[in-house]
Amino acid sequence: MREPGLLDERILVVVDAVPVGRLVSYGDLAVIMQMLGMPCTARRVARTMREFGAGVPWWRVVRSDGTLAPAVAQPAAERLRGEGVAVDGARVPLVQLRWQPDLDALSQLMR
DNA sequence: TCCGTGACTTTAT
DNA sequence: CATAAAGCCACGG
Repeated sequence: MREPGLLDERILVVVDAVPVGRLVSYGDLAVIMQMLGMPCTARRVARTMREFGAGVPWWRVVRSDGTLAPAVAQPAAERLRGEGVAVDGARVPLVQLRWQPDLDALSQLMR
């Protein structure tokens, strides 16, 4: 089992900062990491979540169209409903609940 | 160095 | 609405 690298660690820190009931897409996270100066893509974020997402609110990370990743759709839907998110089938209202991190506070978390 | 692999995304059917 | 195809790019082997 691979050991989490710097990028992994930082992605996890950001995901851990997503508030209850709010959402972010894999692509959003990739852009955030890029703004922090780290090369990253949506697929890369997905990989980190798959391998090391267990310790953070992974269910708040969804696809860009608001659907849930098939591999975790069921458990994610349950947890999301549990925190008040309206889950329609395997789709959530990403547009309304999208979380925008405060970059200043974010860079503080990175120190 | 090269290559296959995606918890992805966007565009076209 | 669903599906497919193409694009994407860091990563590990």
